[in-house]
Amino acid sequence: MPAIGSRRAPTKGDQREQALLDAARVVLREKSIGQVTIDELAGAAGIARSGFYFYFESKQALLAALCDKAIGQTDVDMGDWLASDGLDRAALREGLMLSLKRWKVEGRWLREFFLAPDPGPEVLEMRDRLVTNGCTMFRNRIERDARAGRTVHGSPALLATMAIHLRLTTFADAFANPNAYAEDELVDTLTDAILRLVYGITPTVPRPELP
Amino acid sequence: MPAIGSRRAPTKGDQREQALLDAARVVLREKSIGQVTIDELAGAAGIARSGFYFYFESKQALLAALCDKAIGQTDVDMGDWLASDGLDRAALREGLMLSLKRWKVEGRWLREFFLAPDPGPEVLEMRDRLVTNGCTMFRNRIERDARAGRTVHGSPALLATMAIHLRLTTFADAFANPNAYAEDELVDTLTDAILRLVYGITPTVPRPELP
DNA sequence: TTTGGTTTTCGACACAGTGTTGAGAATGAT
DNA sequence: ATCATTCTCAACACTGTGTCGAAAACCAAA
Repeated sequence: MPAIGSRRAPTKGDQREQALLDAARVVLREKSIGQVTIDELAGAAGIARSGFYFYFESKQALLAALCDKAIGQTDVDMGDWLASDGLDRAALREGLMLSLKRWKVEGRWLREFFLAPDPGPEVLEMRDRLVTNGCTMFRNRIERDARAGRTVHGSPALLATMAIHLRLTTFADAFANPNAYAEDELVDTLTDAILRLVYGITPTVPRPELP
Repeated sequence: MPAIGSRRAPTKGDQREQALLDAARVVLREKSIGQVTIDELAGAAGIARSGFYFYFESKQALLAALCDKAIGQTDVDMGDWLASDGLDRAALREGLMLSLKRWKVEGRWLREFFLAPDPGPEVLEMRDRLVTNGCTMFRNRIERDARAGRTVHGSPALLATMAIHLRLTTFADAFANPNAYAEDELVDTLTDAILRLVYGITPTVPRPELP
C-alpha cells in the first residue's frame, strides 16, 4: 500500500487493487452488494477469493473505497452552487443535473452505501464523514444567506439535512424507476423543491407548463 | 394459519406465531435484522430454530408481517389530514407528530423494511404495495387541491413521492439521532417544509401556537 | 546473475448461518 | 378413544465468510 502522495511507480499490487475496484464498479451495476459474493468480485479481477483479503478487509470496505471517490465527484458537481449565494437557480439546477446523471450510472451502490442498515465500522465512519461533510457544506451556504438577511425557514442544520436527504431519496428513486419521470421534469421539480424548502420561494422564471 | 376473518379460537400455532412477532418486535428494537439470527428470534419465542420455518419463510417475511401492521397505523395517523383539504396545518402537524412518536419506537425495523437494499420477493411486493399506497393517498389529496384551484408546484405524483420520502428520511434521521433536535421543532419544521414543498406556502400563523 | 527481503497468491481449514427433511409428539374435533 | 391435522425439532446439506501459512513472484542491491 503506497503512502498517500507517494510518487513511486504503481506496483503489481496497486494495479490489482485498481482492477478490483474497476471490476466491482461493473459487477455492482447489476447486482446489489448483498447479492455479490467475494468470490465473484475476486474472480472478476482475476484473483482467487482468498487473495481479495490482501487488498480489502471485506466487501463493505471495498464499497467504501468506491464511494469515497464517487462522493468527491458529487461534491464537485454541486461546487458552483455551494460557492454562490442567493437563490442562483441555474447553478443549483446544473449541479443537480450532473449529480443525477452520476446517480443513474452508479446509483445502486451509492444508495447501498448511504442506506445500508448495518454497515461495518469502517463504512460507518466513512459514511458519517461524507454525510456530515455534505450537510455542513449545504448548511454553511444556508447560514451565509441567513446572515445576509435572506429569509430562511427553519434551523439551517435541519433544513440542510432535509435538503440533502430530499436529493438523496429523489435520486435513489430515479435510479430505481428510471422511466417514471423525464430527467428535466425531475430536476426542475427537485430544484424548485429545494429552493422552496429552504427559502420558501418559487422562482418566477418561466418553466414548461405544469399540470 | 387461520383464514382471514376466521372466527375460530386461536390454536396453539396462532399463539406461537404471535409470540414470534412479539419477540421480534422486542429483539429488533436493539439490533438490525441483519444482526439478528433466526436462532435468536426463535429462541426468544421459545421454539427451536427449525421450528421458525413452520411460521415464516424467512427473517424478511417476519419483518414484512411486522411492518404490514405498523404501516396501517401510520396511515391512520395521517388520516385526518388526508381526508381534509386546503392547507390544514393543524391536522398535518398532528399526523406527523403521531407518526414521529411511532417511529421513535419502531424506527429501526420500519427503516430497514423500507430501505433494505435486497429484500426478498415477498418483502419487495409488500413494500411496493405499502409505498405505492402511501404515495397514492398523498397524491390524491394534492390532486384534489389542484382541481380546487390551489396552486401546486409540480406534478402531484412527483410531489407526493418527495413528501413521503422527506417524511421517511426525517423520521429515520430522528430515530438515528434521537437527541439532535427537539420533537416540536422537528415536527414544526417538517410540517412547514411539506406545505412549502407542495403548495409553496409558508403559513403566516405564529408558531407554535395555531389559529 | 545471484541473493535475500518484501510483496503477492492461494489452497486448506474452521466456522457461522440458512434452509430442508422426515420421523415423531401434541392437539383437538368427532 | 380415535385419528387426521397441526406442530416440533434433531440431523443434514449447503453457501459464504474470514484466517493461516507455505509457496511463488517480484525487484533491488551486491
